[in-house]
Amino acid sequence: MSTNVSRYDPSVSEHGWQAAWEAADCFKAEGPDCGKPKYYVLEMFPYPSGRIHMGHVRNYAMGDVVARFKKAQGYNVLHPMGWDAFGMPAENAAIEKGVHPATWTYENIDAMRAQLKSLGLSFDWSREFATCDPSYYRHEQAMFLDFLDAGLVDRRESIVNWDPVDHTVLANEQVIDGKGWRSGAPVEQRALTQWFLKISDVADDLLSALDDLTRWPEKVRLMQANWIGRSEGLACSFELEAPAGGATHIDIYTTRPDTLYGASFCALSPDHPLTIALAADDTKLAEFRALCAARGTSESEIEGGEKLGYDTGLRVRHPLEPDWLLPVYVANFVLMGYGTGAIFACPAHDQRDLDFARKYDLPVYPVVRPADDDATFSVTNTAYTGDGVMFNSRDLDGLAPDTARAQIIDRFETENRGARQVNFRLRDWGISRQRYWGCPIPMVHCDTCGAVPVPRADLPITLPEDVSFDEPGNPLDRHPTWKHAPCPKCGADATRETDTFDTFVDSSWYYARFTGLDDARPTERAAADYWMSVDQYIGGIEHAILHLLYARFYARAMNRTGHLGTDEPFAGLFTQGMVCHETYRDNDGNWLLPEQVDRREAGAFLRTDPTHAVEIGGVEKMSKSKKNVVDPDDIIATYGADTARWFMLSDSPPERDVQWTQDGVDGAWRFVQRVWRLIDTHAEALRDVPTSAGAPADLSQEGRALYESVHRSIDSVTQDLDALGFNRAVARIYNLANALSSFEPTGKPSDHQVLKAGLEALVQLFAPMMPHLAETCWQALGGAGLVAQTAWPKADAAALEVDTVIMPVQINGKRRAEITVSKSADQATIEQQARAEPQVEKFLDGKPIRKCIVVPGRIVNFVV
RNA sequence: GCCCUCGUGGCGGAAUUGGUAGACGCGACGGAUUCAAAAUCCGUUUCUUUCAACGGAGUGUCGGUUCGAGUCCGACCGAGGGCACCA
Repeated sequence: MSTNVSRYDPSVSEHGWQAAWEAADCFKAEGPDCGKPKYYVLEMFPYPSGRIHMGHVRNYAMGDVVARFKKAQGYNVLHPMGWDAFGMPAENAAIEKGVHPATWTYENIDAMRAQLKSLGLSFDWSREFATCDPSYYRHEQAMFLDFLDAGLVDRRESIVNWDPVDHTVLANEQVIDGKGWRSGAPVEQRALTQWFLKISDVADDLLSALDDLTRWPEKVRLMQANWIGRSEGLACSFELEAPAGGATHIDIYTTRPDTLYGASFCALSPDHPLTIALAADDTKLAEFRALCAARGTSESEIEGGEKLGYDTGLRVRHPLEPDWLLPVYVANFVLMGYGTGAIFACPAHDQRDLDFARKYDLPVYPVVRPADDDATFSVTNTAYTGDGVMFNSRDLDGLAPDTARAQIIDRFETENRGARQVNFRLRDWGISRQRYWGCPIPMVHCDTCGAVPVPRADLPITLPEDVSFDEPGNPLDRHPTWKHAPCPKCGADATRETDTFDTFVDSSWYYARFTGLDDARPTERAAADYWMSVDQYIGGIEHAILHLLYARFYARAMNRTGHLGTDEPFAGLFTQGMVCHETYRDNDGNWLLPEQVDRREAGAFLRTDPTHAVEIGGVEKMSKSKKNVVDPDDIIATYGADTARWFMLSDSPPERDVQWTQDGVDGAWRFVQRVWRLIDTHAEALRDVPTSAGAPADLSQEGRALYESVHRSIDSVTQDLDALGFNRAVARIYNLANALSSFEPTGKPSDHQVLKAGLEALVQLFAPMMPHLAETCWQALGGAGLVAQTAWPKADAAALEVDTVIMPVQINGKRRAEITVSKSADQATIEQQARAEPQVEKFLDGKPIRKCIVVPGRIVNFVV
């Protein structure tokens, strides 16, 4: 080995290669007529918070590997990047620092773009946009009008989740444990008039189409299916004994019509119209309603949800037994937003009803008993929800519950007193937000004409720039002039809608916009038809429901309004795990940054004070609040982008969490240097060695072995990358590097040829992961052009076919020996050879062989 | 409470359709090089029997299917995630 090996310095080479790729326009997507198959790879675009974090590095490193790999395989690759740029943090910055949200946002974008570029990611930057660009959101406004025309938009008053800290409305999906997903504040219930997108109209399709998303993680499909929550049941009425509150009957929905004979009471939601009507003349009921509203979705849920009720004194007739009267309660556990907001209760077979019945001393009649139980079956404090046999149910006795269910529904339908109904948990998507930094909703409110769409010619409705954030609430609402506009219909003085879109609207169609940046339209249909759907979408599991469900709805809405030709935005989805790090605290319980800690065998100490012990906490997701963060800029400055990328792809399977460790980075860094030494050691001697397709003639035994090893590596890395098995690909590449390092050329020309070809293959195989190092190595080996523009190596099928194979020999399932046999040997030959093996003979010990299993190429097993 | 996923060395993790468990990396230990260190290179590293073996055990626990189980089936234990009054 040369005594004068150089070190690879990424700080010198990386910028140069980034410039070279840009100069060669390497990553610009080609047009539909380029003759190549298309491949659209997309990573979830970031919110421009100001700095990228390690989670971004992992996410974009994975996407970049896919993009570069597919490009090398001959695909026309679209790999764009943009910014999810509207949202609350910009307003918070305005409040805290007095900087305008737009200024703050665009400065952050500039900073983060520079960071992403320093990672050497193969983005087609010519398609970059931010969702806060008027050139983007004008089309969002136009599409909203299209959706309005297509009947996909609704405006109605509803009880909404109000976030008292952010002063805005939240969708159900955005309320987590009764708290706002961003602010963490307990959510209140308020009545507000809101714009809705009618996502529930396509609930059935969103559910059934999940079956075809075979390249989505099963977990995400399941989560969406649960969220959509389809159920089938009976809608019917219970007649009031006497009309009350303007009603003659109560409409209910039930999935358990089979348990009708076990009915005990009916219950109304506190927000049910009849409840509200009754409360007008009943102060106690009004007080009860206020109590329920105050408890809202917040505290009561966290504390376990105690059942509360109020007896209205009303009675309803049982629909199957007109003489049977049931009491009507108002109950806090009945939701107005689902079904009809009223239920009949069968406490024996529903835990909530049972809890309620026990509390208010209402009867419990079991009507389903386990098949192996008898008619004395009773229920105490646990409702029986299992399958079994109907009893105490007149004509239904003896039937299975699902038969009874069908029979009852049929009966109601024939008698015209009810109907089979499908309900969904999924509600319409409320998109109004009382914020400034969002896309204005292009509507005008006129006293005479109502809500009137802004004429398309007047779009975009842009945000005013002179706004203040010195008081809570929406600056658009209190702006002196912005909201005043004539009614587009009658010309009278009117006011603009001051709400802006939920930012999830912005991210619901950006993938489509990337396919073609038409000035006049949201999409270029031809380009969109060519590129869509996204072949591989990569992002965090935290978007399994919110973003991914909205985007699926939006694609359908865009399809219906002619902007897209497909319903599904993402044909393939991959959800990567989080980046975690150890946590550290000092004696006073303060969190410490990793660089403040000196980590030693015996324990950890404060770097600045070796006597100050540090407690090492759990490994958790990197977060600013726990200070267990590592800044990508620091890592890139010290080790280069390739080391950071390589480490992010090594070891842990991509769908799982990965732990960032200094040892791991050091390991990646060592490999970078090792590869460079390997190339540098041989580069000069090999520069003029010709490489040929196929195996060089006259190979030595070692040369032959290396050749086979190289081609096995090509084959398996290709398979691993196809399956997004980055950690497996990394392991294969280590193997290949080891094989190349230990190869000693004898001086035979064929040895040099096979070594050079092997080194070139190595460089090409790791190029998608460490693209800068790959270019430097490629150049040193005298390779033509850029690796980034080189075709993916092909495995020589002949080299993968080995002629002899080592087979283990088992006796009674225990491995006792191995034999080397010809690949083509038949079973009898293999058995004979195995039998002749001394070890085997020893263990067989003359015992009679009961059976001999021979799986050619795999195993021999003697049963004695 | 309901639903889902996962349990493999000191650690991260490999292991086509059931077919040599522990690839690859990290860490650790021993050695080489060095005045010394860093860097690098070589070797060992699942546990275990006094050393060694082509000895025994071994993929959370217990059982089953099979010539053969990390992989399939059942029960249990543990960890993680999702949903949570959806009638």
